[in-house]
Order: sequence, then C-alpha cells, then structure tokens
Amino acid sequence: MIENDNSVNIENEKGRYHHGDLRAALISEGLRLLAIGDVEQLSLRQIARNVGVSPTAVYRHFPDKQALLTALAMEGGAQLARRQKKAQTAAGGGRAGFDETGRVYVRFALENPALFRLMTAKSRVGTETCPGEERGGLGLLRRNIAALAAPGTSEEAQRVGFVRSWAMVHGLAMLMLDGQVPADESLIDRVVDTAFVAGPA
Amino acid sequence: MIENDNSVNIENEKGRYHHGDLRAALISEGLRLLAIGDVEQLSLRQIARNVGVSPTAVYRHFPDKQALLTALAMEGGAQLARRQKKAQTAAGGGRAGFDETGRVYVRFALENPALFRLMTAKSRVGTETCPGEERGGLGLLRRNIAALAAPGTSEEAQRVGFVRSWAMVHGLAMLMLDGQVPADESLIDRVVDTAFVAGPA
DNA sequence: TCGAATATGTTTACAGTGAAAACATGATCG
DNA sequence: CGATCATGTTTTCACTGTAAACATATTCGA
Repeated sequence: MIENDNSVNIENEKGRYHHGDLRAALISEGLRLLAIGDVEQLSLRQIARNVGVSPTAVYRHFPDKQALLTALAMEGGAQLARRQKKAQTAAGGGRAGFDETGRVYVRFALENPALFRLMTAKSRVGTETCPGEERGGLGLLRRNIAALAAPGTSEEAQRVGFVRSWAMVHGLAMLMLDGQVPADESLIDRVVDTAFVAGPA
Repeated sequence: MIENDNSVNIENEKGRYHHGDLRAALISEGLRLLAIGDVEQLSLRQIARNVGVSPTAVYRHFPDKQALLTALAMEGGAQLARRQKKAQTAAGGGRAGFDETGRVYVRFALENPALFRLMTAKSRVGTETCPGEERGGLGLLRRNIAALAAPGTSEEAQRVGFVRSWAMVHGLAMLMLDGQVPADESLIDRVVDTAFVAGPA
C-alpha cells in the first residue's frame, strides 16, 4: 500500500542525493510519529528531519502538509478495513461478526489515537471521493446492514441503521479517546451490541 | 458567565493602559472567531490583535493558549446545557423531552462546529473535574436515563445506557461535522430515537 | 495622603512552523 | 554524449506560542 515504485529504490547507500523512495519513507515516518505522539505536534519539518531530507523536499511529493496527512489517513483507513474484515470472518460472520467489526473500530481508535483522529478529521474532501470506499470499512458496514436487516426493510431504514451503527461506534471511540468515558474493554463489549442499532422496525 | 468583575470595568475610554476586563474580552473575541473560522486557525495573537492588546498580555489572564481554549470550551458547554434544559421542558419532558436533548446536542454541534470540536477535544484534564458537571448537560443526561429506565434497571445497565446515548449523539454530531454523513435535519430526527438506546433489557 | 507593593500592560527576543522561489544534482533517454 | 526533467537543497518570509525584562496603573498600609 505504501510502495509506489516511483523510483529506482536503490538500497541504503548513505550520502546520496536522491533518496530512492522518499514518498514512502515520509509516510512511514509519519505513521511512526503518529504512533508515539499526537497529531498537532506532528510537523512536516520533523518528518523530513527524521528521514534525513530538507524540509522542502516534501513538496516534491505532496502539494502541502495536508496532502501528506491525507495520505497517512488513507493508510490508516486501509489498515482498519483489513482488521475489520479479518475479525468478522474470525467471529464466523453473521450478527456476531458484525458486532465484532464495531468493536474492532473502537479498539483500533484506542490503539492508534492520533492516526484515528487524523482519519476522521474533516479535511478530507469527501468520503465518497475516497478511492476504494465500497471495499473499505464503510462498504463492509453497508453490506452488513443489508444482510442483517429484517427482510423487507426499506432502503431508507437501512440507511438510518447504517448511520446509527456508525455513529454509535464512532461516538464511543471518540468519547473514550477524549477521556470522557473510561476506555474499558468490557464497556465496549456491552455498548456495542447489534440489538440496539437494529432494534425494532 | 463571562463577566468576572475582576477589575474596574471603566467604560470604553480609548487609549488607556489598562483594558478594564481583558479576560472577558479575550473570551468574547475567541468565541467570535470560533464562530466564523475553525479552531486550528484560531491564534492567540489574532485574538489579542482584535482586542487591541499585545500578544503577551494574554498571559496575565491565562497561563498558556490551552488555558484560554479551555475557557472557551467551558463557555460553550454552559451554552449547550442551557439549550438542552430549555428544549427538554419545551418538549414537555419525559421520553420526548429526552430525545429532544439529544437532537439539540447534534444541532448545537452543527451550528457551532469549531466551538463544539473544542469542547470535546481531549485536552481537558477530565470531565469529572469540570465544575458544575452534575448540573451541566451530562448530569441532565444521567438523570434522564435514571428517570426513563424500566423500574429495577441495575445501576450498571443505566451506566451502559448513559454511554450508549451519549456515544450515539456524539458520533452523529462528529460524522456530520466531518462531512461523512449529510447534515440533514430529518436524519437527526430518525437516528436520535430513544427506542434504540433504551432498547430491550 | 503618600509611597510601596501588586496587578496588568508592553517591548523585545527566540525557536519553531508551513511554504514560496531560486538553485543544484543526478537519472533517463534521444 | 548531451539535453531534459524529476528530485533534491538553500534561502527566505510571515506567522506562531511564549519567555524575560521593562512600564504603568491601582490598591493598600503607614
């Protein structure tokens, strides 16, 4: 997902002018810094410094800082979607599998606070323009809603269920991230329960 | 809520050295800027400039920028709680009143995006240390949960309901703010529905 | 009432940021 | 081999938060 093979990718000979795959290195270092600090102390210059390149070199690969952040966010989105799919099949699919995707959403947020915040941080021009959406976590959610809805459930009711489910886990993740609700695993299990989002007709 | 009568509060004679009530003026201007821009472009210097004071004057009233932001957030929290209480009684209390507090939560977020983001932005050392919490929106929510729960509902189940309700509206607010779900009034009405958070035992 | 202490401002300075402009280097391909 | 172009660097700018030293007003005790 990171490798873009946009360059020769020579092995690590130090002191050379061209980096080899600077774009991938920037993303990788950005993710590393996000894992150990929060997003507002993540600076373009710091990333460049750690990669061993001048600050403005970044602009050869990203039009501005926001574009780099967006790239980091997309990487995070892909990771989350992978985990959710794996968890769903591991739980045997169905209703239990669906619940598990929601819990993975919250756990992912707790394990990657800064990255998760970045992933859901407005800036993105619009989710629908995000490539691979229907194959990502949101597509998974939509298909799960459709599969688990009572037969004959209207398109509109499914849409409401979709938003409700997403809002539930997203809100829980945010409240726990912000320390307004204890980040308690058993609380996640109890709060994320399909019975409440599917609910009555 | 803003006036702190910590000074003489002389009427607007221009050109005087002391401001009169700089603290209140900073908060007021901060809220104004939050209403017309987003939070990451809200600078301490800008606020000071607009109030007509030097950048470092701010530090006589707040230890750092974060403290000023916290003050803004608390002002927002008070506003939200007031609106919720009014809406609840306007709706005649009960289940309908409870639902309405949730919808007000989301609408407040949509009407004051930057302020709402600030209000729920981690930094705060902890909600329980926030003075007046039990009298604010969270206390209101807790009491509503207790009042509307089926008789004999355990303390723990109430707590889960509390978190679930909060997470629901908070998540919906966030997703709409981030443009990941259309900020549609009728969608709010359908998604925020007590039946789903109170649900089965 | 007057002078000292204190609260509240200002000026200056510094390190850090994102970004634009001009320049340097090296890879690629005719 | 030499021109072209992608990819770096250096320099520069405006802006940020904030520390330190200084200035002015207000307040309060003698």
